[in-house]
Amino acid sequence: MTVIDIARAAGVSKSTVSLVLQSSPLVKEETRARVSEAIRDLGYVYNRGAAHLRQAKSKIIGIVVNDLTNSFFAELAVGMDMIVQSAGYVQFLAHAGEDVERQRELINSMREHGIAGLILSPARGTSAADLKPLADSGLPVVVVVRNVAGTRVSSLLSDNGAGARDAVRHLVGLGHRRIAFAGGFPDTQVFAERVAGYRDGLAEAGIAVDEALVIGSAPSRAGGAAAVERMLAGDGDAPTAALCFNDAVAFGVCDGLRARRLEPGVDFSVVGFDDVIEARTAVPALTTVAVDPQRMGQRAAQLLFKQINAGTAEPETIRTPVRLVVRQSTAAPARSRELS
Amino acid sequence: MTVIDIARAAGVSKSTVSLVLQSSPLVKEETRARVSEAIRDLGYVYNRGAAHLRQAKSKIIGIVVNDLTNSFFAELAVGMDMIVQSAGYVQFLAHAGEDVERQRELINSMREHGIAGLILSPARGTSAADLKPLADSGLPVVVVVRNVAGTRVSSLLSDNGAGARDAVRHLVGLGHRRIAFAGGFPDTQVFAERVAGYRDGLAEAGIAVDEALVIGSAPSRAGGAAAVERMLAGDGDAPTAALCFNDAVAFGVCDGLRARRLEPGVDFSVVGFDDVIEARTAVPALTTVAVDPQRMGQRAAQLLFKQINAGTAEPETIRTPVRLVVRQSTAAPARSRELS
DNA sequence: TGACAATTTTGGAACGATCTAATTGAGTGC
DNA sequence: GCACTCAATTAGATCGTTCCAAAATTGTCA
Repeated sequence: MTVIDIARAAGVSKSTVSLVLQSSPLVKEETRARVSEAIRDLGYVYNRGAAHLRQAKSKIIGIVVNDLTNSFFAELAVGMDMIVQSAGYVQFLAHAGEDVERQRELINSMREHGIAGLILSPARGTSAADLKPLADSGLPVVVVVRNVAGTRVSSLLSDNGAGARDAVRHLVGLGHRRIAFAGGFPDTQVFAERVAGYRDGLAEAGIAVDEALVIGSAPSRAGGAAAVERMLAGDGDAPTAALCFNDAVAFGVCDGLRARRLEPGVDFSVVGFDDVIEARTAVPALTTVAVDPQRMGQRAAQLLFKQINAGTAEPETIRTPVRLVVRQSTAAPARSRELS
Repeated sequence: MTVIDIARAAGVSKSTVSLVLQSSPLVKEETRARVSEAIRDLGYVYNRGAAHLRQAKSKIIGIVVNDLTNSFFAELAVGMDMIVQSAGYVQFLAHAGEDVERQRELINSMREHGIAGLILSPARGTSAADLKPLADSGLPVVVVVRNVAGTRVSSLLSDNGAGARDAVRHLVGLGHRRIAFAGGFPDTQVFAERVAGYRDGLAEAGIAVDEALVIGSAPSRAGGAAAVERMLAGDGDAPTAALCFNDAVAFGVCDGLRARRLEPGVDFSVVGFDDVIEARTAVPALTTVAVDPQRMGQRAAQLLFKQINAGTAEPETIRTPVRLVVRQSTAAPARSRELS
């Protein structure tokens, strides 16, 4: 079932059918109707591969995401999808499972399929060397969420430092002086940025950083629960609040607090990061730094299309602003309330 | 940069290069080495589209998922991905956003790209008519999670009825008599199946179903919280336990109970459905019916490959078993504990 | 009516791979 | 030395589309 069959059925040449398929204004209305009918009747399926072979420009955008089971990244992908769709492209979405080797294979496979551009949310441990061949190939590429230092591709990152700093300011403003940073893998760029913002916030308030209060863990609910143990196990001056690496950790911290008969938002303040959907409906509703992954995905896709349309553009790096959302999980420290 | 360039560089014909590319045993070791080197040196990228044009069989599996931001479906997709990858295929994963029209476009687009098979987790409201052209085209198709009645394609569904019945048995075994069913959209197949299992379970125990205790809502955390209000608002005999449509609803029910100063797992028993990752680490850990979406995704992909390899197979429907996981959110009703 | 322009249509050469059948060259047995 | 087999290589057709240049058709006007 090809254009030739359609042509035969409609009594025209294959060239005319092709023109109808790309809705060219050259073809007479009556002819178009006849051809369209034949296409419908015969149940013809357009062969995009063949078209692409001749045209050399495809309508496929490759998207490689480190972990789709993490709802932050799933929302990111959905945001991209919106823009990709509305631009008349389709996407090749793949899950790298935080595996650099797997990610490399996926990117290769996508290039073999002739994608028009690629958005990459890199797996942990991705180095500039991994992206070198990509950058050299001239394929438009946008890296999101996690920065890959030393590579000449565009990137779209959230302003983690400012977000963490704002969160600390909020806690300090409530009267907290002993503030922990909980969760996240210390060897990641995002962790480094958020902790840097945390340090800035404390420095601003003239509070010395206690390294014992910076507690790494898996960036998950279980990791957060584990971090609480380490945080409160110390014999010394326990913290009264924690800025968490992300919302999952924050929920874990709440779980851990409850297990110790401490009520989050009353006995201990908790701030998350990301503002995932559950943050609003959880009890207590989570104070968190809203990153809006869906919005970020949209902007990343827009940046990619800008590059695709501009031909060969200079790589640019964008920091998207974040916003502190204050809800019920933060309050003045218990002691100061007793005093007042 | 094509096979011809490689051929020229290596001093062979394009046919030989092609043979090397498909690692044919026909080509001499020395020649293969020379060609492989040229491929590496020139940074050649294989054009899978062109190959597919000639070969007529692609290595792409299309996967259309109703909602990727729902972690149940994200995990399902990741499970499929594992099998697809290890079979040497790549996947075209798309998010339909619960929009039937959008889903239709996605499926068409995938067919135009020449997929070898399709796995569909249908958007709400998908009818047999939507799938008719697909089924007729002879493309191997597997429908997962949500059944589409009256269509001749293979499907893989979880045994919702048995799961709900087991959950009710468990609650009855603990001594509960007033058991609610909370959450979910009543117009969906999955809701119908789970409620049917719930009714069976009650019937088995000789308990009459009180229709006022079957409470629909959005299948989300917020929906669960809302359902609690309706459940406990009645003047009459309040329930002592609830079987929830899914885990998100169950978490919402826990939130709603706390807001009323009732402790889930102590004052009121809650059973979820799906066993999402957070169910294990939440406080209290959730008793739930484990569906194991990742496993289900794997089985769906296996079923699809079975069809692809068998050529034209008879459509088959598989119900995957589910398993009740008892954790801390269920206990004997408060009253019976007082008596003992 | 015929020349010319404008509108539609069309044949055939691409695109980059694979496949088939044919060719080359070396080795073997008589 | 010849016919034969076997291994390795290759030319050329082919897949389904788009593009180009040219051809066919239609309309306009002196």
